[in-house]
Amino acid sequence: MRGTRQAPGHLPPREDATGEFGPVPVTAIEQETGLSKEVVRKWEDRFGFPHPHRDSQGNRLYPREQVASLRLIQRLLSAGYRPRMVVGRPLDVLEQMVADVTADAEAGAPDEVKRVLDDIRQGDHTGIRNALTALLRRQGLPRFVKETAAPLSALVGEAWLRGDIHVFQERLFSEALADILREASLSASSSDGHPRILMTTPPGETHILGLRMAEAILALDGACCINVGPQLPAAELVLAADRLDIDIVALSLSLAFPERAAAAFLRELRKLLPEAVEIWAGGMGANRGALAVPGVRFLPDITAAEEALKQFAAR
Amino acid sequence: MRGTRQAPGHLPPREDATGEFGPVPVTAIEQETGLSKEVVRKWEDRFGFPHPHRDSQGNRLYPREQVASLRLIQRLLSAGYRPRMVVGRPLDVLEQMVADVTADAEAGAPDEVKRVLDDIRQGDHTGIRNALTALLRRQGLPRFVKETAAPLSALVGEAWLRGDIHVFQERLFSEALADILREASLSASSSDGHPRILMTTPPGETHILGLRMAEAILALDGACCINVGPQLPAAELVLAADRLDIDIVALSLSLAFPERAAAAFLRELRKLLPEAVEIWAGGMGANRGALAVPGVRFLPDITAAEEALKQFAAR
DNA sequence: CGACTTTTATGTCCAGGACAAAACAAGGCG
DNA sequence: CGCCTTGTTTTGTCCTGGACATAAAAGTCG
Repeated sequence: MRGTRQAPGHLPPREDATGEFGPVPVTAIEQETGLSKEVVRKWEDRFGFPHPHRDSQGNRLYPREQVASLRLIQRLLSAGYRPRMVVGRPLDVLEQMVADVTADAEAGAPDEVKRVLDDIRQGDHTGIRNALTALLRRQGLPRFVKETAAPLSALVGEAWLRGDIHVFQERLFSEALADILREASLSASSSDGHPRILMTTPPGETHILGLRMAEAILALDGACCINVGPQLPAAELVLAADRLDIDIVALSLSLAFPERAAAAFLRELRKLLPEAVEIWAGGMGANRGALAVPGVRFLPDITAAEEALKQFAAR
Repeated sequence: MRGTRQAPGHLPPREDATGEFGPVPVTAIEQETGLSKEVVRKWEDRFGFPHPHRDSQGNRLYPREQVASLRLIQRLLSAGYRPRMVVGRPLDVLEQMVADVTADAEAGAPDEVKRVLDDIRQGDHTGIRNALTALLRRQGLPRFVKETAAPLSALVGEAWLRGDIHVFQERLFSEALADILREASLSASSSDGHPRILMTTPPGETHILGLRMAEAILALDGACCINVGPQLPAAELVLAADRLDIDIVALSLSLAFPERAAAAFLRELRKLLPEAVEIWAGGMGANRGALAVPGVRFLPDITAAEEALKQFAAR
């Protein structure tokens, strides 16, 4: 996306005594929470929260703590809560609610997954990569994706939300997994495979791990996956589908991606694409309730994607 | 950034006789041109352009033609023009200006590079990958990066600017090159290499090809490159440098990244990082005039990066 | 011609209001 | 009691018109 909003002119984060960083301007809120500044301002009107300080110029400066609350609120919203129920609640209450929502999925995770999580917590760059590579070899690609990569991503995402791990630690993991999946896809892919699947995310959706997992699996099953990177505008997508002779457009939606925008995008896409081209939507954000768009196939998990591919091949 | 607000049936894209689409709401402008709605509205005040219709509710609806103009304007701005000079000019004039700006640097390019450009124009997914892979094998990594990857990226960027190739075509190329560089980095990298280099971009900077090129080269020369993905906030970067025992932080800045934000980010980083940790800044955006930040080493091109690494190793 | 100062251009933020679509609640009828 | 229809509240997005800091350009002086 060419025109993503740039960092503001003056320095947002400022050191304070504790080594933490001071209040952040509204622009940073958008980046850090995914909530638009308009909505945050409206909440201020309606609920009295957040309650930012002001700089000398009258611009809002949000204390770190309120940003943390907003992040939790965003998470709860995407879990189905309405703003009225969560905006303005104290931080600890929100934390408890998030903890309830994301029950202890970690407890039930397999040992191998837990061990990788430890590596991530330690920030052990090579440890993460080695562990993942070893698991891939041991389990084989399909099991690796289903039993390791997918649950691990979910757990890491939750841990990040809970403030349990740092951004850079999540990045170390994401990059490592992306590398490994990419390599697996490359070695599995056949350029003349069938069907031809175009893989991308809607504009605004930056999470691509799910897409890479799907790519690896589908390529293994003989499809020709063409990845055009995240955030391809609808018009470009239609053009690409035509020029590249695409059978299926596969999209990945994360939970962070607003349902509204997702539905609108899918509906528009369905209208613009030829009927012969199928649309598959997967990812955590795709199995939310109201996302029923006619002519779009929803794939709640990797297994569903494999199934869909089998059915397609049968025709 | 957040939801496209769209009524189920009637709002944005409406087919008309030509197969084109009808007026689009302001939200679509942001996605399609990368210009924020606030800026577009201000231009309407100040220059009388764009001049959208209104729907029954008073909301703006931009005719397709004006959207096209805005897209060209955006390109001209990123090429250095000021809004006053371009906003409101007729469509054909803008087209001419864009053509003039991106004169044919392509003419002087080597034949191999031209051939890849043709593949990109054709949208030949596998052709691009095969051509790049073959060139890498023939030239070896250092020459491939310096003589093929770098100039090719520049040419593709210009062609995109000119409207000569589509976004999805640029993406095909970027993904292919990223894959190839990634693989090269992986096979070259040693986890216990020295120095330990943390690679990322400032928040707001999404271009990473330059970083990947540098990574491949530096890894080949024995460094341990740790890539944490683009747009790592300064605070996280400092944390990561500490936990990962980093010697050098390498940043990539594109021309699109505003100089002021870049300088601010670098200054802040220099303040927050321990003195022992070096900061290297590379990419097209790094050799602009006023970017002299004390304690930051600027690397105008890949060769300079190699040189810097040699000097570091000598100490 | 170069460093400094003034002016203009430009992007971002603000306040407070309006409105439609979505979510929710309530009532009516099989 | 369940399901559909209808009224009410909630919520997100857009609007107008204005203020202001900073980047860029123009002007000034040594």
